[in-house]
Amino acid sequence: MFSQAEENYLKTIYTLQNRRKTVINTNLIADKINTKASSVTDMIKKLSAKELLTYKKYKGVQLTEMGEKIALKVIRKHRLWEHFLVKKLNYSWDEVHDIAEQLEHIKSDTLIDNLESYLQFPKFDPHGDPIPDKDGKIILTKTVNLLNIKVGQKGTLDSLKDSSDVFLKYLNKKRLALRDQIKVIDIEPFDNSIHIETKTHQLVISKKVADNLNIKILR
Amino acid sequence: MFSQAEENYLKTIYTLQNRRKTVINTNLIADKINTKASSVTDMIKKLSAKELLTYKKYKGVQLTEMGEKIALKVIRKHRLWEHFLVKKLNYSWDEVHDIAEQLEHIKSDTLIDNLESYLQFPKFDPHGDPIPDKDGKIILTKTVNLLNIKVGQKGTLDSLKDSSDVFLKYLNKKRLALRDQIKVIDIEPFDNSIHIETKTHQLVISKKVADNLNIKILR
DNA sequence: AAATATATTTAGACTTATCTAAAAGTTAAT
DNA sequence: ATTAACTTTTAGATAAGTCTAAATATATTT
Repeated sequence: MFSQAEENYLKTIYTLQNRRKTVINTNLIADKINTKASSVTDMIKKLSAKELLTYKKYKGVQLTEMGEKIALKVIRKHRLWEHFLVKKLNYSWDEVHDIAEQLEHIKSDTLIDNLESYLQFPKFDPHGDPIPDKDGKIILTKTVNLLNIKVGQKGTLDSLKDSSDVFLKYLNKKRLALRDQIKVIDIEPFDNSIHIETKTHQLVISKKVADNLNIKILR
Repeated sequence: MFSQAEENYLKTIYTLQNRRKTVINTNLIADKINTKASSVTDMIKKLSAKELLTYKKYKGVQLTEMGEKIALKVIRKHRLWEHFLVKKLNYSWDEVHDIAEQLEHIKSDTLIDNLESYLQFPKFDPHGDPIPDKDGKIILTKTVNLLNIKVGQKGTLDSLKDSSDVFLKYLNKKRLALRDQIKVIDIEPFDNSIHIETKTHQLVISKKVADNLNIKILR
């Protein structure tokens, strides 16, 4: 059994490893987990001793197979609980994160599988992220960052890089939702802002926003 | 906000206060919470400093109004989650306690009320215990301990004093369930064992078992 | 009422997870 | 190739919650 803190580190490192494809260093983790670099070093040593990750002083970390397995279990729980909160308790997608952060640490050999079955085996969470199955298998949809899409190309909004509630509320306000069709109308070279069109309206989004949107290309 | 440990102490003290009507002393709490008397003393001091209970050295404790309010909130959460586990995830009544022990500590201003509404405002948990409402109000059914029922009297099984899984499994085995009609056929003076009859069968139960059964008298 | 048994509290230690401040290492820039 | 800037680690402290062992109260016998 692992502590909540340990589970949070593993989950965070896993996500960083897969979102940014760089080396995962101390400050990156400290930022994400909202703690100090010194605390990260301590925990990294502990997880390394447990062989959940490999660690070379000053050189960053990498999850072992075991560490990745545990991370995926926590992520599975998080995403299934998020689905539950949205589909059964009528929460909106920008309200569920903090509650799921707690629920993901409930310990039971059967609970999450029973919940999954009750929810009829959903494949994606409310933010479009794939839910790992019982064995840790996870569907990887091929998506492209909106920043890399050329003028005239079309796609659907598949998932988000950053699912913070501030960003989700922004999408609500701009009437952008998962699965929406998006077409790039124009790219402004001066500030890299992007003029896009959905089925219902047009709008201009900043480079920062575009970087958070993963698009499944339509051809 | 209170820690899990604090919430557990308050909940335990509340239940002890209402089940046994005696003074709540250190060892009683230590037993229930599976810890040492010295740890209980430490925590009691802390809760007393926070004015959640009154405490006179060597003389036991009593919850304040505030302490009771918090205890009832935790109990409310515990019982609603138990109901969820049994009714939605198909757990049986002897499997839900440990999971509910964890779920009861999830922090959110809205979660438990939304869950309650989703469950359509159940009034009792799977063990027959009443679920406090949003304001901490709790239905107190008038019941009598089976030990105090005379030969020939009839009643229905309302709730249990001890809902440990060992005891629940015993009831399963003996085919006794909540709401079952029970009639006392004979009381054996030698060991106080009780011969009872349900709608479907007869059996003999020990004094210890009888003490755990709360009966609603029928007349 | 003294002696014994039992219950409770205190003192001091330990673990987990965190922090600040200082030291050490790495990277980038001149 | 030094210096400066930044990152990471170490050292030492702190807080919560627990424990053991010893000390102190209270309760029960005789």
